[in-house]
Amino acid sequence: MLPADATSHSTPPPARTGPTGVPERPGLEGLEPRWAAAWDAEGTYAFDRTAERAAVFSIDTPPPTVSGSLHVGHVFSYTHTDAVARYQRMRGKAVFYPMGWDDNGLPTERRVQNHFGVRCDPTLPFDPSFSAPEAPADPPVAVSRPNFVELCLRLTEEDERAFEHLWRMLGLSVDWSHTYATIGERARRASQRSFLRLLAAGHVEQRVAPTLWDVDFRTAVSQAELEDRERPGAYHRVRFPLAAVLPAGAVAEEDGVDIETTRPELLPACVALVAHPDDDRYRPLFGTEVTTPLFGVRVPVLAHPLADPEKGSGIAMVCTFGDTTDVQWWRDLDLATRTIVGRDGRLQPVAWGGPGWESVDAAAAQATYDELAGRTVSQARTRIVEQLTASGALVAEPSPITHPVKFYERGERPLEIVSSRQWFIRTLALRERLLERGEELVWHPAYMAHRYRAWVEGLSSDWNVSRQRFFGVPVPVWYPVDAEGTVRYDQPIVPGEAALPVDPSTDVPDGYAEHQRGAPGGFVGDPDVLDTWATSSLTPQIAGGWEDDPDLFGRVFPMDLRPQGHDIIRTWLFSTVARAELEHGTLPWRNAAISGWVLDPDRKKMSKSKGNVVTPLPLIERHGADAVRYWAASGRPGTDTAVDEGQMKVGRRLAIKVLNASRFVLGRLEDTDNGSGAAGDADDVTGTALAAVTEPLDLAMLARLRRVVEEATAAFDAYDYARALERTEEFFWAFCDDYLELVKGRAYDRGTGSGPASARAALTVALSVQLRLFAPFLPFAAEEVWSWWRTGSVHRAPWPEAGALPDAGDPELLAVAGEVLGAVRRAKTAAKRSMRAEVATLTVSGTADQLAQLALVASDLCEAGRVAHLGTVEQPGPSADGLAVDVELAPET
RNA sequence: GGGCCGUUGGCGCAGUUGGUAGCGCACUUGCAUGACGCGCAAGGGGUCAGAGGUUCGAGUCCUCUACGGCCCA
Repeated sequence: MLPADATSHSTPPPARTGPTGVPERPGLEGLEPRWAAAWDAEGTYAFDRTAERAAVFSIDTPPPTVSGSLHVGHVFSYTHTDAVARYQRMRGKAVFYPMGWDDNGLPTERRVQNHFGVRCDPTLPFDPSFSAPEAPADPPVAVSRPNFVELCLRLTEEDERAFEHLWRMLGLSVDWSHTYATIGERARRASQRSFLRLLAAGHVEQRVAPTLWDVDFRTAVSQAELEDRERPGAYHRVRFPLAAVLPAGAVAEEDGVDIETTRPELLPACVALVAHPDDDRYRPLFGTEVTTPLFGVRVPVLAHPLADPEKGSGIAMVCTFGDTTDVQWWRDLDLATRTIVGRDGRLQPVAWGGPGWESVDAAAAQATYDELAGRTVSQARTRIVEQLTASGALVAEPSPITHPVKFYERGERPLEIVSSRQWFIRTLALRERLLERGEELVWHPAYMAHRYRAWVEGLSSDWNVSRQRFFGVPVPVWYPVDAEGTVRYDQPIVPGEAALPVDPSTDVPDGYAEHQRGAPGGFVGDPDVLDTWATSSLTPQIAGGWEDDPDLFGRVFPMDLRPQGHDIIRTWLFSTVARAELEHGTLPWRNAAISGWVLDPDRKKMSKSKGNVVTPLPLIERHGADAVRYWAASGRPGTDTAVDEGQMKVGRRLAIKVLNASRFVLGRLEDTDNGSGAAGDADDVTGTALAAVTEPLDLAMLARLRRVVEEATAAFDAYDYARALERTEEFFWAFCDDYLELVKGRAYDRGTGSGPASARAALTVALSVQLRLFAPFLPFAAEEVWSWWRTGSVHRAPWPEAGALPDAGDPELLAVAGEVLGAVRRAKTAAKRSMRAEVATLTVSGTADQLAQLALVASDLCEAGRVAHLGTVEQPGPSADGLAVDVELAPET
């Protein structure tokens, strides 16, 4: 294996000066480091930043999460993008293909904590003399946020080198001078600038609101980061006594109402009961009050259409807050707030009888509650079930169920909903415009648009962008502290844009001094950071140099292409569309190419926990980059694809075949005028080569190739790289198996006749065109062959023009010749003879038209089949089986 | 519960406006040929998930069902 920095830091080889000639035994070994270094040295993939916008093709590359492990899924989707990038470059576009690293966020934070034994305390000031512990400290050392960020940067730098090495070995045609990191200075500046502008424009606001909360990470999370997991639970049937006497007969059994709940521990936080407005069982109770068992709190019985009459007893207990439906009920019905779950996931102390905690028997409530306070939610559930049972309020055995429970996607315990102060980007108000943008975007494949639409239509809350974490972009805001020491959240102090990026935990707002931090009459910094997506939703702006480099930004934005996986349509794609809409009033890009998942060889989803993650570098070492790319490029857009080493072997064979077929073709051209004499001509499909193609077989082959170029071009224009590859490959095998065999006789003839000259010219053109068609998929093999006879890189050569290839030939000739040759081969195989065995007499029966076609290729056919004598029999009409061929082999010698 | 995608030889897949089922792998048999044995040639193998409909004709269009997967509630 190569050292990690073999390509990025070793001395570059001298730039190429000219063709090197055909090697004796071509091979794939060692092509990756050699060509990666050459491309780097020659600036093959450098973005031409003088190009006008119309001549630019810009790509919003997904920044991989660098603290995650290298994953074969990366190789898969990035290869798709690279094929498109290479195609566009050959079409003459200045391709803007940057790379980003997503290092900002929780995964890195956790890794750094464990690796160095530190924990971040954002209240600490920056310590310029801090140095990380040699070995992980235990207990962890508290460090300031800037120091913590420094450690994160140090660790992610290593990860980024590993990724860069992989990308270079894979042959991604990235311009490495346009690399960014989502925690880098440019990203922080862009992220804070956008936040402040949205704040000034009223699209960002701070609210104290029910917040989805992960009790382990102790941070807010957003709707986009939720996932449902099936978990065992139980319905607990609990009886609420009526608080007032109702007319006789209008009441449930024994003057009480039974509810069913999976979260009995939230009973102390109960603020109402709700039933469906049309539910006759409960209609008489609407507007009355019941009393909570154990705690004696009087709560109203109300009607709301979201109450499901089919679920449980049809009447639900509303608590603040058990789930998102509780939040909606609380909001719609203007209910009281009784918070019992703290941010650590434990029940917090409550003073019963005080304001908001009125009870018909406060002392009893307090005694009961004191047994719950301090316990975790699940411990409290166990205890309260005992209490309810003892009191008789639990009127049935709990009935076990399995139900979906909301989790933070990275979390391990169910989410709680707590009330907290958070910053929101107001996305709900944008819904209609975001739906329009989704229609405007060109999706590949088209059906992926549904995912986006479903998500936008289902948005239920604004985007909470504040996170109570450390390794992220700080919320760029301070608050004044008044003379009484109260923090005035309603009067945020913002920095000027020239000061960005800022870190309020160490930077001081204008007009204040550091010693006033936290003091009455002074200020405090907002301790939170922005959601990772709040920064990575700006990747087009960050990569394109928004405000920092207006000239560049004007040439690349809005971008042409966003490639990404379908799993992050609701997060990354959605949020990027939202930010571009708010910031620029446009789409961030015209096209979205959505790639599928990579599944393990048994077609199961890969995940770290299953231990079935395949790492890509060994695959490249085993099969070669072109082979791995071939596998990836065979996966249709949007389609999940299993890791398939068999397919990589096929790709490897294809790459080797390209080398060998090229060696054959170029070997025929040596010492002739059509050979190395053409070197340096970037596009030989013009000029003298084509004029020499006169033989019907050669023209037939080029006519078919012309169609292949048309199809591959159309496929690439539709972002269907897989179809372009398939068409190219299909032609190539027919070219090798039939055309090369048929043309060999003339190709080996070094004479100056028109037949040999036509063969050499056709071979020259066909090789040049096919190498360029393969270049986006097999960049190493294609470049290797190109270097044998050409100056410059195939990756800068013009994409073949179908219109430049002759269409005078009859493509059927190749099929006729192939069909007869096939019959000859069948006869030889059936006789267990060598393909070199001579045919004494070959007799072909067909219509006059067919025989006329045959006559045009007869001499090539006899040469290829070693036919001594060809006879024909004319049939009056066409036969169902095509040509009838009779083969008489010469006797074995 | 709503939606999306898929179901084609043992496995993995293609099949673009409807016109006699293809490719690769694997399998069987053969071939030292002057590009390639990391090769070449030939061969066996499928009632295109099921049912109904439109049509002269359906893998392809429509409806329903089953199974698998994903997204959302």
